[in-house]
Amino acid sequence: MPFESDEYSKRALDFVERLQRLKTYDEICKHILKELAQFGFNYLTSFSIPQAGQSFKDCMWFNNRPQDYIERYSSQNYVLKDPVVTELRKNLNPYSWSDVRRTRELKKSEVNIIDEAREWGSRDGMMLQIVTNSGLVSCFCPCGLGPDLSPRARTALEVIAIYSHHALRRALVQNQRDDVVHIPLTPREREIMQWVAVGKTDDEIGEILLIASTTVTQHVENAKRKLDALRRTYAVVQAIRFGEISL
Amino acid sequence: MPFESDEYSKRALDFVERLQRLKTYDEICKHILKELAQFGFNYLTSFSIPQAGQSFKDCMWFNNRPQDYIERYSSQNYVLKDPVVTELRKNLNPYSWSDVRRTRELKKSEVNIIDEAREWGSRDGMMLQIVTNSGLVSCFCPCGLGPDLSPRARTALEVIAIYSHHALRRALVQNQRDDVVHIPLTPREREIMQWVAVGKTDDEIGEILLIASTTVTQHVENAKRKLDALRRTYAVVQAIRFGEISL
DNA sequence: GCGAAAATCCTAAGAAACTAGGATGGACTT
DNA sequence: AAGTCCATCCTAGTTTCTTAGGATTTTCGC
Repeated sequence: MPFESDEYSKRALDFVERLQRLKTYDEICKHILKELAQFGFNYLTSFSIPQAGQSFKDCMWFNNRPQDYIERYSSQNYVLKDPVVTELRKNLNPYSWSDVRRTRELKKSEVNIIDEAREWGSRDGMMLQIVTNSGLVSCFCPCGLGPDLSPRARTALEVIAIYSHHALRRALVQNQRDDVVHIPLTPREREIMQWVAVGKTDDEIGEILLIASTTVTQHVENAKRKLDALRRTYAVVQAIRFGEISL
Repeated sequence: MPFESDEYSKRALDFVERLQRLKTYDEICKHILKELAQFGFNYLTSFSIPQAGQSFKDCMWFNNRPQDYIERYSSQNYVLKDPVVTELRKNLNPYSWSDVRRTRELKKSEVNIIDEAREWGSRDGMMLQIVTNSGLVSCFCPCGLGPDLSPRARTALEVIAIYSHHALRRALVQNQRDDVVHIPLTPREREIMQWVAVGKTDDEIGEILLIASTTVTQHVENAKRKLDALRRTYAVVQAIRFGEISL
């Protein structure tokens, strides 16, 4: 199963080059799965982390794990308890399920969730996070019975994950995102929203920029309208998402 | 100058493998510059996009462009006017300075800013955005007199940019970021902050979760304290930054 | 020079958020 | 059994935000 060292480098970039020529969602999926199979991954789940009010299923880019497993996982609300998932919040870097078992002290109920996956054909897997330009956090999770998780395989997987995610997203979201036309903010509106994002009040912003606080309010209201937001918390989130301000 | 096709793939992953063994900031910079020189890039600027109140210079990961050019750029407030920079907000993907000239209708004053760079040794360059887990948007900007900007070079550059950025960040920020201990939110606090982030009022959240609005207020206040925020706009930004909620 | 867009300033009432106090019950740990 | 953390509920006074009206000046492209 394991390749020679050089083999990994070559494979990964060959994969990327071929991937970039594919257009349709189905072609892209097939290409990704074929590549992952070479590493011993039978399954792949790729999803963006759902917002409040969104269901897990609506946020899937791709999934080929057994449907009844997903149903079970979803109905038991495992996504809030699974240590492999909660680790996402703590760990910047790619990690494997076995890394989590080794490095964290888990409750019995948590270990059970990981063990349960075996009954559906997965003993170990990788978790790779991708953060897109718009701040959307996505997770690329290949798994299988006996995947290759060597350091060199992980480096190659990281490249594969980034490009696979972009390709899936390109195929699935391109049109959808173009629909969401967003009215651009003016420079002053942007400037003021940056101060709003760090928690300044309109009075404080007025003092900082040497303008009346009513003017600040005015700019914020204009920005809210352009960002399609009723409260400034959401306006800030939207401004980040649209790239008007950054974190 | 241009390599054979296969050469790009091999170079890029060789670069990554060698980069991962380097520890110090200076070693890493030297390695990156050497690699970029192979593509015809003499200069590199790498920075995170400054928040309100932060200066451009504090957000630099690396820069070797002439100091007087940076001073001029900074004092003229070019960062708000430079079309190559404003394009960052619109364009998800890597692009070159010449792409911007070709695809956008620019004012004379905007073209001047790009042209001015020639006097300091850069005729063209690439802009590559990297968004980290914590939502920080960074920009990796190599430039030079006659860089190789062929499609295959761009693919390789994307890999180089991602890993270079991570390496620089690892070397510069590791300790700094560990200082910023953040008190984790409870599941309920997280859940409520997600609703705050989409602009719901406490009354509305109370109705959704079937609890009293005063309880919602209480949870938000606890979350604000843990996130070190005085207003909920900033609390939302912090929660995103710490990975407690996602966009 | 004209028109459009941007930036500036204002009032006033009602809604929402912030602050500073509380209190109770349940789950889990030691 | 005691202690800790979490989730739930409450009041009341203060500040900030939201909304719905205005108006004037500046800037920039044509």
